[in-house]
Amino acid sequence: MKRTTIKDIAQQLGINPSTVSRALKDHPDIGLALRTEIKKLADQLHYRPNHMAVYLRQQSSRLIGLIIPEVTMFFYPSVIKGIQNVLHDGGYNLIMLPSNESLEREIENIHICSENDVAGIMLAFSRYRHTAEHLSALEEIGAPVVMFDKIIDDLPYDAIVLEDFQSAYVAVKHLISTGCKRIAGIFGNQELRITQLRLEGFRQAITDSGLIYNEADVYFADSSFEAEQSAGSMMAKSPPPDGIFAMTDEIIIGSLPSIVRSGKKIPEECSVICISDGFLPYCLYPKVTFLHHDGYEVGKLAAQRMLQLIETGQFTGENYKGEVTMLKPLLIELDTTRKVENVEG
Amino acid sequence: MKRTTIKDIAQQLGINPSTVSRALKDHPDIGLALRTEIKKLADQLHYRPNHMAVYLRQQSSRLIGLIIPEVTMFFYPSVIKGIQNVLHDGGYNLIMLPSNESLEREIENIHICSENDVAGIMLAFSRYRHTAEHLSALEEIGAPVVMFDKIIDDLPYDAIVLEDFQSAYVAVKHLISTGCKRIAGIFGNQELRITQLRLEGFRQAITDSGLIYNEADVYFADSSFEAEQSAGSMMAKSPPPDGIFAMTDEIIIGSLPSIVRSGKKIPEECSVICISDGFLPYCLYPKVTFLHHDGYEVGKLAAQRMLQLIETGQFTGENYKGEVTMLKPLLIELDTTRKVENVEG
DNA sequence: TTACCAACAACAAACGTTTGCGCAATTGGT
DNA sequence: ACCAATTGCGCAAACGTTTGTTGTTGGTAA
Repeated sequence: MKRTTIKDIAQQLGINPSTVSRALKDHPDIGLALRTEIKKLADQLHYRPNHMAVYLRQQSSRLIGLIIPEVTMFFYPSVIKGIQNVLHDGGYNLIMLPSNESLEREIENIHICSENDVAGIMLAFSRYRHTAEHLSALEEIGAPVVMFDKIIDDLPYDAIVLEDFQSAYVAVKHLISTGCKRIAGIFGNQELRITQLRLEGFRQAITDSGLIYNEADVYFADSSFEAEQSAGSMMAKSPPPDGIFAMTDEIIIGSLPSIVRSGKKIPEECSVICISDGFLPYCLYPKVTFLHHDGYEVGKLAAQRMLQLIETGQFTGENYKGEVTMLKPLLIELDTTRKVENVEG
Repeated sequence: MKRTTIKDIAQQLGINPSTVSRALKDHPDIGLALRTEIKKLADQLHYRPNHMAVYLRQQSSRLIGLIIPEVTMFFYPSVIKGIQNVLHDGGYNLIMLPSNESLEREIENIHICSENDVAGIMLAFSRYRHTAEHLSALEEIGAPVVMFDKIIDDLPYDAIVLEDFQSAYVAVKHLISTGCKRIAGIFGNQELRITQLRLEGFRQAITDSGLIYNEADVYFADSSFEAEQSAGSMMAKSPPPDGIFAMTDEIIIGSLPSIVRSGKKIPEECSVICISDGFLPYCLYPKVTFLHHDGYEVGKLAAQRMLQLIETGQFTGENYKGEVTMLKPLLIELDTTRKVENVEG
């Protein structure tokens, strides 16, 4: 059950493969009569071009490598969806390369991209320190690179990221505006740039408001389960904080149940806010106000940038430094009963 | 910045490309001295084989097409992880082809698989009725197909699925064993085979236990938000049910907040159980007992089956009918305060 | 008539690999 | 010192396309 090729069609019609190739792409050199005949036969035989052969000949594939730290249920599904929708319309296909949070695997994935001659690489880095080998491997590929979400500074590649500092800052400011006096925060892995930035925004918002920043109210959790632990010990303090900032969906889903279990009324006794992709906060109990970090949008923009780079070819050259696009978060208030109202009421 | 090829190496050494090719794969025909010299140079030039060319020559790619209805945060991330881990170890790469729940796109995805000459297709169907065109496209490819999760009966392909009927049956039986007298269920899209099977298990468990099956206590929801609505109207009834079965993670995350909001004590006044991938039930408040439907395991098994089929080539021929593997669910009890204990206590 | 130009299609090379075959040089056994 | 077997490597074809060049018609204009 061999696939039908251009050769097969040519043979059956007693003509040359090149004629078939041209006919199928409506090259004017081929007469209309023959052209339609060829197309008819191609249809009958269910001819489909062999992309491998096309790639080889044209020295350019229509495959894009997607390297992400890990396939989790948070954030990445919507990013992938955004990327996929754009790339598909551009005629490109995605090859999935999760690094399982391993540096070694990340490098391997870059090599796989190279071996498959991808037209471009979309990249979110794993949480570990990155080596020179890493980056040189990336350079050698000669394909455009677009980073997103977890990026490394000072790399000459385009990037789409969310405003981490600003999001945390706005979130905490919002908590304070609703009357919170002592705010605790639960953060992700400390090594990550996004953690550091969000922590900085958190701190800044507190000190800017004349409140006291206390390191004892800052927690780090590498998973939802750790977040649950953190929230537990947080609420066990006396007094517990009256405002809580959760850095991500992964954090909020782990910690919210703990907070609820503590018995404190939310948001009357303890306000909770998080940064989220925009789905969970609607589903959780109680509903939580959040800063919308739109993964779909990140994916969409990253993919669009990628297509642009491929088309224009403007990603190469010594002087290309890359451009970082920052997405502004949007505050979505779901807990309408705010403490300031309580105070006034 | 052209990639270095075998030709380049051959030229620099003044030898034939075939010699280089053989040397790089340790063919004994090539002398040890030359062999190591070639390898050294290949290393220096950062040679990486061009998979496209290899595929073309060998008439077999190491790409696997993954077609899923949609990239959601539920179930599929862990399935993908399972698939990916196995395939990677087997030296295969995944090309992601979400169908966005569109039949047309699903067919297109099959064609993309064909064009890219994939070594195999891993397939979860979209929710819509499937056409003959669909299936014939699949047949023509000449590559093994492994279905998972959302499958179609009577197709001559292997499949890995979860025991839908059984899971629902066991779940509901468990509710009843803890003392529930009137059990409601929230289900997904009615068109889906898994919905029908789980509904059937639900019904059967109720009637088998001598309780009354009431269609008014059965709800269908296409999303978490619809599930929230359903749970709302469910709890608004008087009396509300004292046991609730949620068909999936997507359903439970939408409905649980609604149930909690109703004010009923869980599980004392109203027990909740669901079928889940195994993550959410630990995170939600309150923790919910569930039947573990392990997406990771599904992915792993499906991928292993795929590798097997590729290796043995035993997927073709008129008489091959495919084999359906059923995964047994595991009951995980998280709400330790059970009603029967209350009754006794 | 000659020359010219479309129009159409065949030819052949090329992309980077792999691989069957062949050929020379070396080895070993008599 | 001769044949046979072995070693080590080159040659060339092939995978399915694309594409620049060449060739063959038939027709039109000079």
